[in-house]
Amino acid sequence: MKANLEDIAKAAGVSKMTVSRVLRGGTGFSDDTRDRVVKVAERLGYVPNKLAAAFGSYQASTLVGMCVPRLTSGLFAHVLDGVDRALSRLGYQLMIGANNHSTAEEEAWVRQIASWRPAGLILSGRNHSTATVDLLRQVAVPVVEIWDLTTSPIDMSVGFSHYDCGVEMGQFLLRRGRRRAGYVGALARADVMGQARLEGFQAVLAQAGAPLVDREVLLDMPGFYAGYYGLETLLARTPDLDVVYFHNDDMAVGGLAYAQAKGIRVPEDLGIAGWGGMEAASILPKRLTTTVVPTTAIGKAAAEALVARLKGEAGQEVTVVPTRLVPGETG
Amino acid sequence: MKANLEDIAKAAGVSKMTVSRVLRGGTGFSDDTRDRVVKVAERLGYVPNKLAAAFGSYQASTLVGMCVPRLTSGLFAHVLDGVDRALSRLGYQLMIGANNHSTAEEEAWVRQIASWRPAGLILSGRNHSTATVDLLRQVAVPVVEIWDLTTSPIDMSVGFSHYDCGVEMGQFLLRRGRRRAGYVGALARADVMGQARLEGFQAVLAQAGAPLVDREVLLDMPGFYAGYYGLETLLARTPDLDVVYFHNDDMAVGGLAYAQAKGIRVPEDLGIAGWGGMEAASILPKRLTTTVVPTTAIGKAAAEALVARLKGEAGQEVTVVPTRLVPGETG
DNA sequence: TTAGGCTACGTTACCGGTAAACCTGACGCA
DNA sequence: TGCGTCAGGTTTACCGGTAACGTAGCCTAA
Repeated sequence: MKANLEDIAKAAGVSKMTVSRVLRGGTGFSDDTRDRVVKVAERLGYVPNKLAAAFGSYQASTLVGMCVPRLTSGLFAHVLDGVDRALSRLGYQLMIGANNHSTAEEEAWVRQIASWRPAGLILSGRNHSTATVDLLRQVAVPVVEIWDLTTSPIDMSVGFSHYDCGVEMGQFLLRRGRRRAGYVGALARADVMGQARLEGFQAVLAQAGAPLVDREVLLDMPGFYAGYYGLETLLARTPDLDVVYFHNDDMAVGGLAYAQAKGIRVPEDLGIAGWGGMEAASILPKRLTTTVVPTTAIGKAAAEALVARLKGEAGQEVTVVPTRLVPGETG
Repeated sequence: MKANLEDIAKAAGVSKMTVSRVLRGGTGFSDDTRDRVVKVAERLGYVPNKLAAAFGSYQASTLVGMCVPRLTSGLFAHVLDGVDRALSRLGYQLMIGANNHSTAEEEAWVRQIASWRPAGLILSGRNHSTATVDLLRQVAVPVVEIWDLTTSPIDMSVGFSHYDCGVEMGQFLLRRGRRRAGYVGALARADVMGQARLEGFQAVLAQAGAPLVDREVLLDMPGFYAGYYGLETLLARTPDLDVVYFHNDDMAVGGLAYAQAKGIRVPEDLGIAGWGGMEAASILPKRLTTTVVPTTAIGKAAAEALVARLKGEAGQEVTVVPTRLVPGETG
């Protein structure tokens, strides 16, 4: 990289500081000087050095770190997209990482990112190691916890209540007359959020006098096949269920495929409900009963909360982005 | 952030430079000194400052920039994952961006990233604005172009030939006796890679004396609905096609849904072929005829090529990661 | 007429690391 | 005894910006 502020300054016959002011769009120079500087900068192909800028003054970092459970998750891909669109428009750069549902990996990531002195961080989930929390306190930048809402965030929180999702789905299925519910889940690693949905679901069923009859939780990735075989196992053990709530839509679709393969009529013989709002679920002949999560909106809201805080505005401490239960034709 | 090297140095009774060497795992200090320094660093909760490190010496940057067409693309999510796994294991950090299939947005992104003095860059596609190419030359770091193979990369290239994908699918469908082929595509923005597949497809059909009969290209996102309505439009105009090649699997699945809705038997009345290897296609009752792209492998290979170059090794200039035609039951 | 304020700059000091050169005492060896 | 070598350090000089402060020249109002 050849040209720096000094080079431009010399070529334009001004001081380095004036060049800096011009290129950052400040004030305190004449139109004539500005034109000269800009022209020289362009001629020399000047590429600013944010490393130096961010290093020299703690205000100037435009780096935002974001950590998601998995980069291949369709839901989080949309959250990421929402964040990126909002941030890149404002001149921020996004540094990403995946924690694979592990607080230890998250801690390692935060440690790495912290050494870049980011302007702010976005984490997913409310569960962090104590070392992570200490570290976050030490870097002392705005932090947004997304996805799972927490009423006592480290700093800010954007999301919804997984527990309430379970409650809402439970209530809905009860209203549809279901009395013998099962659950099929999976945990490749401890996915506490799915657990919260199950708890909400169970609580409302128990309260209505129709408690959860059986559940099958596989130690596998929560995908199509886990749903398929999970339902198979569950029904082999407890055949007389009238509805099954799945960890997510991918698994619910797998369950649906199993039902179809075995001639089980949905929703007549068995109701099936998912969670998440998988795009591809639209390819099914029947609309899946599920809870749609406004992923992009969460990303956007998180980015906006962060930026508000960076601009010195108060910044909403807790932002609720409501999910939407879609009745569908399978529940 | 409180503690820096100086603070540790004072507390441990050594010089800053010795602390730097200890913490980076260098040589030139006694075991006793190392233990003392490490202990003090831990006690003070030292968080290294990569900004200063990368700024002070051009070797030390561990930042890698990666630009994909869209962050919500399932295929690219896996590429991203492959890159991230390979890089984070080696201590690199990933900065991402989306170009929305626009070379202008890519240029803006490269301009931003360049100012962070990254160790290397990963771009998708072979199509870049001349300003981008100039800029890349100026930052003078390893660059990997992924996805669409190019024989004359800016620096390195990892991917496969989209043209050959089209050729292979054309040959396959000809072997299955198809003689009247159509094509349904979409371009929200100019997706030149889909275009390359179409060209390969057309070329091999024409050569076999069974040229492409009709095509429908929608100005829309290449998703389920575009496939559904694209096929409807195409068949309304040219009903007697015996096979349709779709821009990608999402669209093919939409086409399949249309066929099912209209009672068109697949593959008897109409063959359907996609491209990409969409995970969710596995939920279909029939396996989709498609070309599976080894997304994670591409990401991994790109990261490895980059790291090899960063370590001073030669680094493969062009790495071919072969795609795989899956016959399926719809073609 | 002069204090005060404004514009349009220039100067200086620093951010926290790292490379490279330099130092020093102990030891081996001719 | 003198000299080279090596381990185990220290010193110095940057990297390229930005904040804070300084200042010359000009205008204005009391």
